[in-house]
Amino acid sequence: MRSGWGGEMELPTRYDPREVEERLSQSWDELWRCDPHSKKPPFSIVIPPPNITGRLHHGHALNNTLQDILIRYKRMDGYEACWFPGTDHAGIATQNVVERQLAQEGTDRHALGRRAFEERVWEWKEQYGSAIVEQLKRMGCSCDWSRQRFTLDEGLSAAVRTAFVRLYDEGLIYRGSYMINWCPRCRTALSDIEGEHEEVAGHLYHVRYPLQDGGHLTIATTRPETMLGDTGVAVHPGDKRYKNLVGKTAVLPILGRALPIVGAEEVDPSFGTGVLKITPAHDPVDLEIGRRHGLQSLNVLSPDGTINEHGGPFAGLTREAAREALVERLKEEGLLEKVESHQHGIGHCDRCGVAVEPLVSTQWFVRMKPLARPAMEAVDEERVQFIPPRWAKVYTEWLEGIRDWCISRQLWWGHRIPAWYGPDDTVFVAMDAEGARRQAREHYDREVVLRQDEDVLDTWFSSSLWPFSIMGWPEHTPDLQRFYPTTVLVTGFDILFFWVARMVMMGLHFMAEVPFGEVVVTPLIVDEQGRKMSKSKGNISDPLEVKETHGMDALRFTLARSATKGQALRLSTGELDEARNFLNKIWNMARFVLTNTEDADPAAPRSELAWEDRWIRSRLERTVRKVREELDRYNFHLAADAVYRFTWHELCDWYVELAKLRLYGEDPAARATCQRILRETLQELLALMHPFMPFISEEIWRYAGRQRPLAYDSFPACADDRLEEAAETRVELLQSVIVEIRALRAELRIPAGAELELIVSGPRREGEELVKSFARALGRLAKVRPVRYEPDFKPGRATAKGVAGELNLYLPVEGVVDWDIELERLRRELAKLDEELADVEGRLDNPNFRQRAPEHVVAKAESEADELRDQRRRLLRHIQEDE
RNA sequence: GGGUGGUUAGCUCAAUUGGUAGAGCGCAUGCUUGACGUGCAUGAGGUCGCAGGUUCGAUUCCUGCACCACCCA
Repeated sequence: MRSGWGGEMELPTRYDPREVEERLSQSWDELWRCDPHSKKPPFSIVIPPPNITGRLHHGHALNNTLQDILIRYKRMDGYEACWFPGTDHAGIATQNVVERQLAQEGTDRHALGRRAFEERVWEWKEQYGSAIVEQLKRMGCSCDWSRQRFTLDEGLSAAVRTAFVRLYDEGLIYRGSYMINWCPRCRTALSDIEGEHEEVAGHLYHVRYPLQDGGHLTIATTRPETMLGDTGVAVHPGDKRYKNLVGKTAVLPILGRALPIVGAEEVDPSFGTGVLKITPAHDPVDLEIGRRHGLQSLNVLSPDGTINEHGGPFAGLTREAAREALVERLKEEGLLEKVESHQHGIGHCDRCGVAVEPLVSTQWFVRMKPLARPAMEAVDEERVQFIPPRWAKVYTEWLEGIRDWCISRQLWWGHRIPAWYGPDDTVFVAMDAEGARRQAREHYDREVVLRQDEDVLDTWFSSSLWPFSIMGWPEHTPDLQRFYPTTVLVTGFDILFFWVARMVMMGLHFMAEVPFGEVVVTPLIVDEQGRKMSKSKGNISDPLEVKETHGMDALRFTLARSATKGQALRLSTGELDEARNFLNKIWNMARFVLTNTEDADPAAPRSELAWEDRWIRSRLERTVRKVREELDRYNFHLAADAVYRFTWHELCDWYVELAKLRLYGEDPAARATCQRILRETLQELLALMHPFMPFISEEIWRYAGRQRPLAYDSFPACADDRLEEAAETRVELLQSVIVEIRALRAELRIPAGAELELIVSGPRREGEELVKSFARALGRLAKVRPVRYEPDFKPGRATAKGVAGELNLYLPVEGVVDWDIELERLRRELAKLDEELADVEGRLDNPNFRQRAPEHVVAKAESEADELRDQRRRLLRHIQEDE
């Protein structure tokens, strides 16, 4: 084998991504290992850990495609580019999945016991939990899989315990009784951002509360069942209607509890009747009012959402049944005045969709204010930058109003809270039981039995440590030293609060450094009707289906090309088809280049570069610059588009067509030159497109006989000497001549195959050069031959006339043409020119424009006008000659 | 109620510093052009949501309004 270029392999005429992607992705897993001791500059990304119960959806596909583009780009560009992968244990979601399984087997976790249940979940995780990782690999994600982590790994669990203990010791974690969101289905507390607010059509019940001194008050409520926990009544202190009642006492219907009437600013006199029942245990506003007035807080709900012993006759009923029964009872007693329809917002559990109940409960919290301040400063000072920057505002506003974070969950699957209680409920927080025992011994001065807190931590607590826990923190590892802080985070705005903000806080707190310098916020993928994809709507489309029909490269390219800075990204089959066609185009272009350069001899004598060679090199250079520039700014869509346009509309449409002249010609030296340029251009283009479309580019690379993976090759560098304005101008003129002739032929219905003579007039330099350099090209691409320059050519009537740049084009046509059609075409063109000219001249005639517009703008307008006038003059002459 | 994003060709979407709008699909017409019909060539198609304002000039900046989507309360 000589150069190895081309080899003996035959390429099929159509690109079949399925086999290629399957084969290549399987061989890639080991390739991306990084070295923290490398001399290369570091570039690092941590993956937003997908949830082990998840299956790949388009959101993952988008955000991992973008990460992979960046990682591959930087790796090729000489960085030690490390992409840290892993998954998250998804406390509630995973527990739910396994509990559903148990239910099917007719058992539940309580029957199993905690230890056995945990084992069961681990089994499930081993069996199904890596599905999403496999899918990421099939997508071509070039993560360093040797560094893959899981939030419940030993190492990360140690990180979680360490963080908890430190925050506790610093007074930033506390245990207390506060309002939380309770999911009665998941039977656990949630944080305040885990409820999805939804407008629900409900009712406003007007209920009479008798007064101790006689008479009654009417109170409107949307949740009558919470009455059972009422411990007071409030009115606005300025409300004339009720002012005199403050200090008096109302009586709770049915239960007969005495309810002090208090004044509170929070009451909205215009809502309902202007009287608010106070249920401190089940409403945050009520809790606040209740605390101020020393009202009792009475929780009436059991963990499963049924009414507890405080509910008197309603104890044991579900909250829905209790509402019905209670309303019925009120009706019977004549205390229900009326029921109105009413829209109100209700929180629903993120994970299961059930309406959450606000209630007071003893939980663990993180004190957020002190952590939030530095996190806001980091963004203000641009140590963390959002792309697009508007997200900084959303982030900052959330942090400004931040509330403490409820981190305990009443689940069995997760990081068990490292807190132990003594016989008198004294808390000992330690890394392990032994540590807690030591503390207890000291505290009690004797040996006591400790019990560990039953609860686990919010999964997001472990996720907030991800950027450094994944690198081995709290150990001082080489990875941390080298790769922290990470360069950029790519994620969706839906987890800005859940995850991004918390990572910044924890990163600053534990590492004294932001976890990432930039946050690329991706749009949300919506369906073809523009609706958010959700499980309940059932409108989720599957990237793996797309993989089957169009291939992963096509999906990746489509996503990259659509990743603009809006909030939504609509994925349409049309765009996927376009991408698939593009892949096929690339494939065939490569096929053409490879088969036509098989016999290339690197040692063969070569002729000088032709203008088109210089042109394509110059265009490639511009494309390389564009791609680099746009990728550096995270403008993925502009980078992808540049690759597309160059490949299809410059290389394929023009260069390859022009190349055929020399490839099929008689001059071996010219042929060798052309082969060299084709090869070089293809190679460089493959490298340029590789981050976007790793599979097809790598596959062609292999066909080209290259052994070392393209992924390890260099990303195209900028080379000033390749930029040649002169070559670009010349080829552009050639293009416009060809386009004009083709248009003439099409309009005049000259048979495509008919060869015509072309006479060119106009400026001598351009005219002669065109004929000298491109006569053969014109013959091939415009079917004109011979071509001659004749400055004083006087066309006869039977001549098609066209204009390209400063040149006049004449095609003598005998007989076949209907000259009325031609005349009409010329007139249409004239009218178009007149319009454009009127526009420019209008501007130029305005003295204000000449005075105030910048010089270069005026100059540009003037030269435009000149050119238009020139074209118009020539066109007019053509028309006159025809008439 | 507060905020963010969107409204551009029949459809899906572009256009960084205000200079007069582009692509793909679709449509129409013609092509066995020695890589590709998932292709090639040619063409038609836009009051840049509405109303004001700033400017010599506004799709681009400002104000208001309408409609759609999302976030927060």
